[in-house]
Amino acid sequence: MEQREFKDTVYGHFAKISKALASPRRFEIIDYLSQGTKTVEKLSKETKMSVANTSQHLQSLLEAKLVKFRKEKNFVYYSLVDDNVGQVVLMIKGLAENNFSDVTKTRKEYIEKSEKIQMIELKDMLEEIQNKTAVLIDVRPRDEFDSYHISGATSIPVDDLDTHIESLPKDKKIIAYCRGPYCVFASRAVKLLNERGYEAYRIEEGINEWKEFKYIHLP
Amino acid sequence: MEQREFKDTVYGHFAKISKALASPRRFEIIDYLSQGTKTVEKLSKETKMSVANTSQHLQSLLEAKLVKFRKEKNFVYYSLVDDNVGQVVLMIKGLAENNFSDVTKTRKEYIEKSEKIQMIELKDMLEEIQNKTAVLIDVRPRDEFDSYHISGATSIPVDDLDTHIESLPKDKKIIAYCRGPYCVFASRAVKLLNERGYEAYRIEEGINEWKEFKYIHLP
DNA sequence: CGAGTAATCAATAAATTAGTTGAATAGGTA
DNA sequence: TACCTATTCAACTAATTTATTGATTACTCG
Repeated sequence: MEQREFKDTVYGHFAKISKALASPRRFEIIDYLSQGTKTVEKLSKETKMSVANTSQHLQSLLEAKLVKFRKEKNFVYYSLVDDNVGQVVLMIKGLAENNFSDVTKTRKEYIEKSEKIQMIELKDMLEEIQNKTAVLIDVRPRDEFDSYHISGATSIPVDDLDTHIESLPKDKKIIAYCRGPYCVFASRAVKLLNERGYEAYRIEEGINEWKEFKYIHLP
Repeated sequence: MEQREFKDTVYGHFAKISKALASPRRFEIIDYLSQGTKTVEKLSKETKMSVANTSQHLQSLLEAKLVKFRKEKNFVYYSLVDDNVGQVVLMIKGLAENNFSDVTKTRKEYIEKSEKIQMIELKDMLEEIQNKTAVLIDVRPRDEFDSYHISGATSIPVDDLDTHIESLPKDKKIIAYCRGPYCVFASRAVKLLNERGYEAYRIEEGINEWKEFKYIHLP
């Protein structure tokens, strides 16, 4: 095998994987899948794309072997092939945050809106939870909680929060988390909780950042 | 700001970064830059692209903020903006190796050719070096060694090996490393050393894998 | 100053990609 | 069996990307 042929093969593969992430819509799909398994229809709704278009993007993600699927009834459930894909996504987001100040700025403006959402650091959250001075709620949709969640968290999807708010203790802090720094659910939850007289905070991190955190800090 | 506008902004940025890595040639440029600072001309020679084309690719990498440059005399020196870029590249290579058996197969066939190149694991290498039963040589071009190298290694570029071979001890193992698993330099070096009666090995890892290794295993 | 060199720019043709639309499958359900 | 429903396929247009070529800029050095 010639050197050029070799390079074309291996760099071709590397580029193919990158190319799968190189469309904003496909990145969004992958990002959404990093929260758990989803059907084509759900992905299509979340991304506001036509089902055909979504399916087409999923085909290219399949070719790049970033996602896999299983069929059940007449639904097709897609998911990431493994955690490494989620990690790459996190790293690329990190690059964007580091190198484009615009990203951080936009995120903060949009997620925190003009409200004052109180934030709490992951390690402080951990301490509060262990001391039982706070409870941790996962405000993502139930199916994402079922896929995986931070251990010790209670599932209260943000849309159900209003009706289930009674179940939360008034004498403890309420800490909410959602899909991660680019997701509004936890902010909406904190706002509502504050209005109802709770002392509420959000952590920016979602389940995937949590995995990284555990990996790095807790041996 | 509307939700769609928000998503377009942030996912647009994420995709822009991925897109920069989505061409085999640009991935090759980045990979080469992960060994150290290079001029446009050097990059163009290494990748066998025209200077104009190389420059054009570098412009898109600049836009994605994956590389930076400094001017000196009438040369322009490009380098990666930071280590995170190198890490992303490593992770994508990892995905490719995990998910496309073709990549591993092609690599092994090409790098090891039909010769039997003896390999040694990183951690065993470390032990041998510490026990002084082996010496570690860096067979990449001198400028890459100067950029950064595994501490304790000696620089003997593979093209100079023949003339400098006398300087190596016959009574110790010689362990060679180069740019990483996709680079032939170390294999060529081991082959030559074996022919001259040395007991030689290669480690697959290059300087970037080494950084990761240190990060993960040595606190 | 003027020749020479490194790099970039600008214009183009060829190839690839993204989204739309409508039809086709294929498995469940009445 | 016939009808639904979720998904995929196929065809097409518009937009984007790639490599090439030749010109241009910017700087160094004799």
